[in-house]
Amino acid sequence: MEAILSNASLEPNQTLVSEGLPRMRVFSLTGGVMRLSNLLPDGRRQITGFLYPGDYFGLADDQTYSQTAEAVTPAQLCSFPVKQMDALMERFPKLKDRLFKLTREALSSARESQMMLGRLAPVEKVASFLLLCSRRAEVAGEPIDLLDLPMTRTDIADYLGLTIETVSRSFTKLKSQNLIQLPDPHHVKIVDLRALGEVAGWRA
Amino acid sequence: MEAILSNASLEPNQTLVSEGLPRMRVFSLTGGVMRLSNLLPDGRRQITGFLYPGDYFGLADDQTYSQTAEAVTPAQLCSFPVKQMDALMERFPKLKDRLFKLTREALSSARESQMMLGRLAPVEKVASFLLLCSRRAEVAGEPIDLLDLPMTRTDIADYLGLTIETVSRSFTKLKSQNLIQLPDPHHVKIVDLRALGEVAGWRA
DNA sequence: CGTTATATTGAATGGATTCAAGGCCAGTGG
DNA sequence: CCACTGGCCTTGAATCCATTCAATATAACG
Repeated sequence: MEAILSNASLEPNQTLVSEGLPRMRVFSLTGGVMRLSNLLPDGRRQITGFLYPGDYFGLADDQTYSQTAEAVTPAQLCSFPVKQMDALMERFPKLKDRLFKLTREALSSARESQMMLGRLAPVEKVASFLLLCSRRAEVAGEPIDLLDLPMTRTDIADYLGLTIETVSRSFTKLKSQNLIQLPDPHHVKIVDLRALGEVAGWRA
Repeated sequence: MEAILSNASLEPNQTLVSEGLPRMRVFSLTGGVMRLSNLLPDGRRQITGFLYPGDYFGLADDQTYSQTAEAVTPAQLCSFPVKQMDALMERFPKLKDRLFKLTREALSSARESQMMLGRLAPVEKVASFLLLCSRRAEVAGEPIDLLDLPMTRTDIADYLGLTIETVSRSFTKLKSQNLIQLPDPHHVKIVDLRALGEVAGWRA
């Protein structure tokens, strides 16, 4: 296993792979945060998700990568050639099961995203985003109410289908309702998690 | 295989399963069209996709169904108990591979959806929707420019994150630009496929 | 043929976007 | 050490366009 494994590290905003390129390797993020995105010909961007340590990239695709992967923070990752990955999967069904599970989880979160993008109002989107971050922090064993948001407002906007101004205004609104505190743009303290949940659309 | 298989048929708008219910069976649609949706407590609905003959439902979930499945047209399907499905997968790795592939395809189309929902303008969304329908018709061996849209405007609106009025106006706009014809609300003739593609956002 | 559900169209409203300005930091060079 | 610069974020004002509200038209169905 180790023989075919290779390591890499990226600086912020460095591109790991661009959508459309032939899929040669599968990656596993070991440190840092990355973003996955798709671009429209005219430059509009949709971020489909963020990657955290333990997440994989390049699993679900076929011949070519369907998304661009870029570093948000300095990032470390290891990679395997696709071919050998396939061979490994044949040899170790457990591995295949695990990748299957990861794919299903990705599908589930993509569908949550669809609901957010299609049916939530801007403040609701931002509140939901914070709750997602909080949930992730929880499974990572980090404090659930002291969030580090390494991505820029532009990234958040492109993830939620909004403009940076609207994202900023939504943060301000949540702050002025005392649901969150914003010591600085990249740090959020969730004051009232339950109320934030209600704003996020989990209300009657 | 046949021993554990059972058949069912649904009338329009009949619910097959509701989100949150324990996942007992996996379904395969053999005839008709269905819609998959999620509901917000206040009644807002997001349709995450439509099912056509050959599509499966209930594959990617874990303990409970994550989505509601309802019939759009009269529908026929067959179903397997989850347990036996799992057993079958162990016995026939080919089957598992196939389901894995289906899940990956579902993920890929969910991500297309994310782009549509987050970054496309209303007319672009409707144009994209028509192109998706056309693509599906193509793989089903149906004419690619004579579309049958069995779902209501409400369904389309809930799929695209719009209101029915906006959907209707977008159809009218496409019609008045001579990109499509609308003999009746459920039948679309695509006049200029290329131009429709450009409207959908594939332009420079 | 009449009734209900569904779709289209019109006018107004509202709220996100756009356009523009200002603030805040971190890094750089004087 | 301080002014300067550029990137990022916030805020304000004006605009635009999807939504809302309302009415009409059309289709589906008994």
